[in-house]
Amino acid sequence: MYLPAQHKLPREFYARDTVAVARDLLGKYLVRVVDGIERIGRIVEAEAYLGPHDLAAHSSKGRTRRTEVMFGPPGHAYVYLIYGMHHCTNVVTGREGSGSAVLLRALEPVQNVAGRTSGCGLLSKAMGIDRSLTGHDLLSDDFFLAYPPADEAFEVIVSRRVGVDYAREWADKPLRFYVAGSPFVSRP
DNA sequence: TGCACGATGAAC
DNA sequence: TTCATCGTGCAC
Repeated sequence: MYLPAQHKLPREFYARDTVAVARDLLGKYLVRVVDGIERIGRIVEAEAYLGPHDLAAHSSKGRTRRTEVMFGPPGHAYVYLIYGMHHCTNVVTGREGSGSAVLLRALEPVQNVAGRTSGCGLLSKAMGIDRSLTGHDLLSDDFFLAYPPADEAFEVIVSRRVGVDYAREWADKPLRFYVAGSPFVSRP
């Protein structure tokens, strides 16, 4: 029997090159326990945000109260409020101090997930994730990522990131990854 | 202390 | 294409 808590992604998974982590997060499970119910979604879309030099990354503003967690140890959550109403979920990556993270943009519902999960705001809402979870350890028991029961093969599409036109040349970098053909990708 | 602006989603 | 809605970062 498959229990996601017995297959958590280890700290070392996050403490790697951010682009590799973003790519490798596809197909992995995002698990969130709310009121004792384990909600599970399969990651089908993610974007890499490389650090202070990446003009699209929040860490490009430097260390501030909001971005401090991005500069912290890998394997923790960075959750922020966007447009005053939606929450977006990231996982901190790379070496501590690198200011890098991966934004989760879409999930395929697997278990106990109600509502749509295509888009970072929607998936955060469906999984019960908000700003109070920023800084949360992703090796905890109520909010973590895990290897799926079986590693199925899928094709990965790479593209520019969504909604970062303000980031000049960084807007065109191939830092968005998604599962080819998945109907749950936010913007095919 | 004030203000412009989002790593969005929904309505029109 | 327009708008809701508020925390954040930076100008004054």
